[in-house]
Amino acid sequence: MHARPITLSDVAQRAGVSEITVSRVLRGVGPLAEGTRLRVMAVVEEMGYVPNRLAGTLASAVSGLVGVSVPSLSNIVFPEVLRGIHAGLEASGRQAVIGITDYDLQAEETLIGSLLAWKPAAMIVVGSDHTPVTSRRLRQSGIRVAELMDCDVPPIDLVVGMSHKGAGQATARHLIARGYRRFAYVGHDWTTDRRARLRYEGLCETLREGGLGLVAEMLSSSVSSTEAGRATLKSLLATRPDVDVVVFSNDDMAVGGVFHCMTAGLRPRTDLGLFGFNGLEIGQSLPQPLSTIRSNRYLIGRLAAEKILQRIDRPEGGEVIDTGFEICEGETA
Amino acid sequence: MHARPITLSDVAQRAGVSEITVSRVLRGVGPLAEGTRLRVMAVVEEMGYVPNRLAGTLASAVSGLVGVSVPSLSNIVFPEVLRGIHAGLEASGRQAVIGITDYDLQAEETLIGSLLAWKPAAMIVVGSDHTPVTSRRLRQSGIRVAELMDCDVPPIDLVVGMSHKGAGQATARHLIARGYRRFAYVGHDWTTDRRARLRYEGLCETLREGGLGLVAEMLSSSVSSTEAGRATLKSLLATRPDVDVVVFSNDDMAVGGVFHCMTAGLRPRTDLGLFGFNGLEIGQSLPQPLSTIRSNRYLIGRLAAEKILQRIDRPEGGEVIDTGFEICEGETA
DNA sequence: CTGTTAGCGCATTCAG
DNA sequence: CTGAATGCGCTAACAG
Repeated sequence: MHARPITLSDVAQRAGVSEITVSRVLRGVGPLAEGTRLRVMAVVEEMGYVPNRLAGTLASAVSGLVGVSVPSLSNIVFPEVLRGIHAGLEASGRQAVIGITDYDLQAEETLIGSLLAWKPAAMIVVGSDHTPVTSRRLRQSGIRVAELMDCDVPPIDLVVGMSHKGAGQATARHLIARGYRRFAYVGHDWTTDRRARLRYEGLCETLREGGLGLVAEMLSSSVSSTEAGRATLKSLLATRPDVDVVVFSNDDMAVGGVFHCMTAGLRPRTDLGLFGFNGLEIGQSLPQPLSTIRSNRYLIGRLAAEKILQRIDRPEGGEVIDTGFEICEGETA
Repeated sequence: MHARPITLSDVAQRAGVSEITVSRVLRGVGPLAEGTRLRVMAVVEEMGYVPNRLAGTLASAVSGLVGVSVPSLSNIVFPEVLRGIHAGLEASGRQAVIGITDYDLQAEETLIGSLLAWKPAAMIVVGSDHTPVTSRRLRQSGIRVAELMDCDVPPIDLVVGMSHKGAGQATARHLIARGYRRFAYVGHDWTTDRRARLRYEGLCETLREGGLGLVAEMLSSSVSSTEAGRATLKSLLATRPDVDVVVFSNDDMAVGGVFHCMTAGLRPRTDLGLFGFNGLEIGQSLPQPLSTIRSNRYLIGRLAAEKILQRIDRPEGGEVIDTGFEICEGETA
């Protein structure tokens, strides 16, 4: 059945040329007689030869792999970033080797060690919080490193993201301008989501500057989910029914909040304002589209991949790309 | 800055031992004096040595990579499968190299060619529809191959999934038992989603056997989404307001249908039955949980990875694992 | 336009 | 318990 796999040398022999000639044909480099090219291609087809990229990479020190580290795949935001990365990588023919950290910096350290062992051409890591060991390894690797999502951090090499603190501030300004005064906050477990916390801080800061503050806040002990948003809003309103707008840590939580309102007979915006973060499809297709902030997740992934491939040797000094965000008016706040 | 990367030989020299000894220490094989082990480990730490897995794989012909091909990351179902795969791979220390086909069999052919070039220990492909070339390559590779999602297909090696036709049949039986008689179907673009079509066929078959049939059906021309479900149900009801239950191609579409009902003032179940497929979190956290069928997507991924690692050489004849499905009663049908 | 020589970094023999 | 020789499959550098 599975005989010894076919190698360059097998093809070369059969085609009556040297190995390097086959190699050149396959890579389309160097001057080549059209005749030999065709002959070699025919043999390649015929034998069903599959090149061994491991050997190629080892010999040329030019890798076709890109290491990617993401915190999770449960939150739809990260698959969207991955989609962007894939789109950005596509033209170059490079493949992503992915790992998941489960929001654990120690796991990230191990993961990034493993990924670096494949000698990737570049690393794309989601998040900017690392253990000292991870940071050192990434820096010392000498390859290009993109850190994604948050642009308020010092880059190892390239940072692509938005200002989460700025988003929190914009949320406060927007809602104050719309006339809301009695603010509440409903969040999920922050211990691993530094960006949610930054948005919270931005929100509070701007509220304070406007002489306001949160009249109530509640954090779910679970990760963000529609269910958590629904349950947490319910609890919060049970103790503090007098708030007029609730800012949620993200859209998943906010959609849950909208569902609670439907159940409880509260009209969004009219009886209670609800505001999210991310601009997910689900929020925008609610009977009343969710008021929220759109983060450009796909763009973040694509830009990072493109930028990195554009210059494959790491430049001096870092670069930060701010992909910005937009307020989606919606109909819930 | 980035000097020549440190190799085994550098470590060996510094530790005053041979390369192979360092190699053994790192892999934890063979008899080793505790003293040398500690000394080598110290040098490894000190130099920040990162093993080159490419070279290791080339030398040993034992790969630490697993190729994974998925149709898309936009549909939350596939990230969940990926999560399962990662979980199943975790213990073995293998890394997934991922590619996306965008539901295009030709793209899959190219992708699988590229993935095989990394000499993976195994391939996990989502979907069982392949071009002849792809099938031949997977078969000839000699490595283990898992095809995921659908269990009604002849396996190349291992198939892990559920019966989509069976799910369609179960849907019909369940809804007939609940007293529904005037059935409608709302779907998305099937041309690339053979499994949705299989469910549809199972549904129609069992309806026919019960002397019933679809009184109306409508397919959106776009891919599945909440928005498409909402718009398509709206159109369908405009022409056929007399249906008493609508079966959707999946939960995304069905949740959109529920949103339409909210807007139109139709009470789910009471005025119109709605039934989905997948059992996504979003459907279950609606004010009235969606009636649907739970597919075990995470399990499919995890089982596939585990099964494949359990026996890394491809056995004779194929195997099919049916992960089943369950009806979620819900409150919408 | 094509071939020869050498080596990428590691692991598998087989000796000691 | 440790080491020396050899080769994995490919490509860079230099001939011719």
